Amino acid sequence: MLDQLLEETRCSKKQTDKLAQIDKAAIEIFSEKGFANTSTKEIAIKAKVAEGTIFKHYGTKENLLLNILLKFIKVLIPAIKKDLISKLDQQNFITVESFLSYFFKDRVRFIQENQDIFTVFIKEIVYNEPLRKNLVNLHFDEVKYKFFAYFDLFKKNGELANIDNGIILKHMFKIFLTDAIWVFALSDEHKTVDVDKWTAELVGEFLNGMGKK
Amino acid sequence: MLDQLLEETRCSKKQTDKLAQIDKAAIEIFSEKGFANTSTKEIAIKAKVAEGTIFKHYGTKENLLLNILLKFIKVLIPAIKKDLISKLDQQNFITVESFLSYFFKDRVRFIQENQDIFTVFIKEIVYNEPLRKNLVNLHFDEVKYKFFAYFDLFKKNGELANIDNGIILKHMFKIFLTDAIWVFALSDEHKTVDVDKWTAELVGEFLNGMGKK
Amino acid sequence: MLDQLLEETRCSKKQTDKLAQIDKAAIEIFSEKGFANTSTKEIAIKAKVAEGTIFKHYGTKENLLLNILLKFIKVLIPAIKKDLISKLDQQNFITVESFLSYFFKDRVRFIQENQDIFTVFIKEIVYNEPLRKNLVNLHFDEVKYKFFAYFDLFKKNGELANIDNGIILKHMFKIFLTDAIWVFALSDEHKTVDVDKWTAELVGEFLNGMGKK
Amino acid sequence: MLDQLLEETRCSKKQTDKLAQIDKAAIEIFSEKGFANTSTKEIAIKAKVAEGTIFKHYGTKENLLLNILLKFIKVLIPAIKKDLISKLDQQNFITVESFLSYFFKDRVRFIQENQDIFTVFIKEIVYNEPLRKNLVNLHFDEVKYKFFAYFDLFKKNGELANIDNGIILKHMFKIFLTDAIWVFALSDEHKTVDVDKWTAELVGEFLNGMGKK
DNA sequence: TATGAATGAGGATTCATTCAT
DNA sequence: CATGAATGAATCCTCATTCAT
Repeated sequence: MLDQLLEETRCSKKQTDKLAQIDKAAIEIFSEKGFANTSTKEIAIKAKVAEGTIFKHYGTKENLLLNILLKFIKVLIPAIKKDLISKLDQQNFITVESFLSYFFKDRVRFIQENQDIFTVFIKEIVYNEPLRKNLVNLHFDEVKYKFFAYFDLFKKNGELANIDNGIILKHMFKIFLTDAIWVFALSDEHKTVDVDKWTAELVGEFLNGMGKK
Repeated sequence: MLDQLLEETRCSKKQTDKLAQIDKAAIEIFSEKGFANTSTKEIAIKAKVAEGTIFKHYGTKENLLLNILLKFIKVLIPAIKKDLISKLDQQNFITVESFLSYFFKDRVRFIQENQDIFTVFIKEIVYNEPLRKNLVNLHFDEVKYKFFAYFDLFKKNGELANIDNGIILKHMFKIFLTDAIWVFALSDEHKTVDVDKWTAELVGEFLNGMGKK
Repeated sequence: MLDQLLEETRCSKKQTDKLAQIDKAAIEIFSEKGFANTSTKEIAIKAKVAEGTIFKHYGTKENLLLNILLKFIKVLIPAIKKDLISKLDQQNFITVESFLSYFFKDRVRFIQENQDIFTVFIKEIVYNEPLRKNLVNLHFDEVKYKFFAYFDLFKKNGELANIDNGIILKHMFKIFLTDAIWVFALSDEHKTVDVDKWTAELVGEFLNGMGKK
Repeated sequence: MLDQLLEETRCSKKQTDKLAQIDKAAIEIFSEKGFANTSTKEIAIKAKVAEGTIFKHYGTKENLLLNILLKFIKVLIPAIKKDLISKLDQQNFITVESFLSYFFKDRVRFIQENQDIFTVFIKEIVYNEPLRKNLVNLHFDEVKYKFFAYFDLFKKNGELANIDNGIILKHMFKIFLTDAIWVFALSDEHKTVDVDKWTAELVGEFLNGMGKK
């Protein structure tokens, strides 16, 4: 399904050098100034490519953005899925802490490696309603149930309270994504982040909240 | 300080009908399509005003946005401050629950009443780095210490764990603002919100997290 | 005839303070930036007057310019005429040198006293063809014949060659006005001008040219 | 130096048809109505070109003017220089009359061939101070000393009086340029000009002035 | 008479997109 | 495939002018 969308948003098939240059340049400028404030000329110059080349490949500026974000999602989602499944099968995560630590560190690494595109993703998802509806609502359901399986496991083990899985997942995202967005997309704190310490704090927040036991 | 900024962003003194019409129209369109995708002509038509009138009053489109957001902050921040101070003096909040319930419901009401402008605020703060630096970082410090006083009180009462006040505040914002942003600025759920139930959930999340006691 | 034009270009009769302020401000800004690059708002601000006041009095911006230039001409031309007549009657000028010296110094003084308006006059006459046709061609003929009378006198006295009076007048203007325009309207040399020395040079140029006698 | 300036004022490299059309249209309209009273849309229509094309090539309207004037100067100055040098070497000008006649007729021909651009040049140089400072003061020095060499020659031959070369040059320009400006840029007399008669008059004026020998 | 808020046509400039080479 | 000149609609903004107070 995602592949299909990806193909539709591209007009040519080959992933040439030029395409990669365009993507790279677009991501960098979009992340810095936002899609709406970036001209295709700017992208063409930074990509060392003629303006026409961008349109040969993507047809419209909008499509270039969509394609970039789809590529991101197309990598992100399967990666999460694969992780969850393989680890689940190996029964590697028997405590919430081991699960969250692994998952969180892994995602942070992923975001760090794709920081610019992550920034573009966040900013445009917030800014652009059609994008929000088409991308997020559409594609994240697939992963949801992998998480739910873990939550059920942790409930059985007595680590998680008997709360609706949807709420738990949402809470997990609040705790984690809010920070990640702030650190990697909105502030400059990403330069001075101690992932281990951060992870420990988040696990505590997630499990115990702010109240005194 | 805010008053001064507000005056600088406006060119004319009088708060006429036209000004109100422009503000209203701009907020509605900005919240729907974003600042960058809105033309001043559109605003003028919706406000039933000549395009020139917008520029007579605000000088630039950017300034119109700034003025709208400043007005929002100028109402929001003092309202929070006043609330916190008066209630604190009267020792009305002796439990975290009463504090959070009141504060949360009150803010939700405020956001509901200013939903469009709240949406503009969120979207543009995320999209526009200079705005983020100038508005948020600049003006939210004033309120911070009012919260800290409460947190200290609740720690003394044995309700809050001995955690750094900054982290507690951040957690509180994560738990609350994330939801509020989603509900009021990004999704359509605001139409079917049960504030009481929601509040109760958030207080639970805040105090206990997801772990089993 | 000039009076009539002047009245037509003004809508109100009284020469109030406001009118004088507007004229003064307009002349100053026009001379600096040119008519086309000056906004009525600028003039209003410098004149400490509402923008509407300008239009109450002059109707259009064009009319303001015309009125200013007409006032200038209305003073300039009769002054020249009067001078020429009175001196001629008294037979005060019996040599070309005395004639030119007096006339030249007198005009320089006049231009110095009205430097800004002179600058406006020159720049707009060059820039604006209708103005050129209406103002200059129309109003300078009156003075011409006064000069011719002098030239005839000097020819009789054996000082001037037997050249067509029109050419002599044109030559006189070339020699004198070119310098005056350069010095007072286009360069900054007006600050360091030695009128006596200058006059002597010009008289020499006028009478003898550059050739060796 | 001029080449460099010329390149800076143009954005594209190729001298295409479109560029020539734009230049031609701009010169015609500028000369008629002045730079400030001409809209880029007008130019585009007359040049049968899209408005955007003008900005693709020149970036700003100001730059279009500058480029036109620079091209003019770039042709004018070297042409004068070359003439003066080659004729000087051949010792062709042994009398002031032959020198002035040749030079004057030659320049008149040049101005006649470039009458519109000459008009633009004169009008904008008078109207626009920055232009005056950057263009004229900058580029005419180069030619000055070629003239001085001739003046020295004519002094030795006993034709010119022992007057400062700067004054002689200024006088020459007064006598000639004033007329040329009037005839070709400001009036309609250029249609009925007898160059030979005119030249003879000017040589006489230059050498002898108006006085009786 | 004087004001200044309001107007809206017009201006320079930008930009996504097309297309001939 | 790649180019970049050309396009022209759309944009933000300016400004002379009007008019109710």
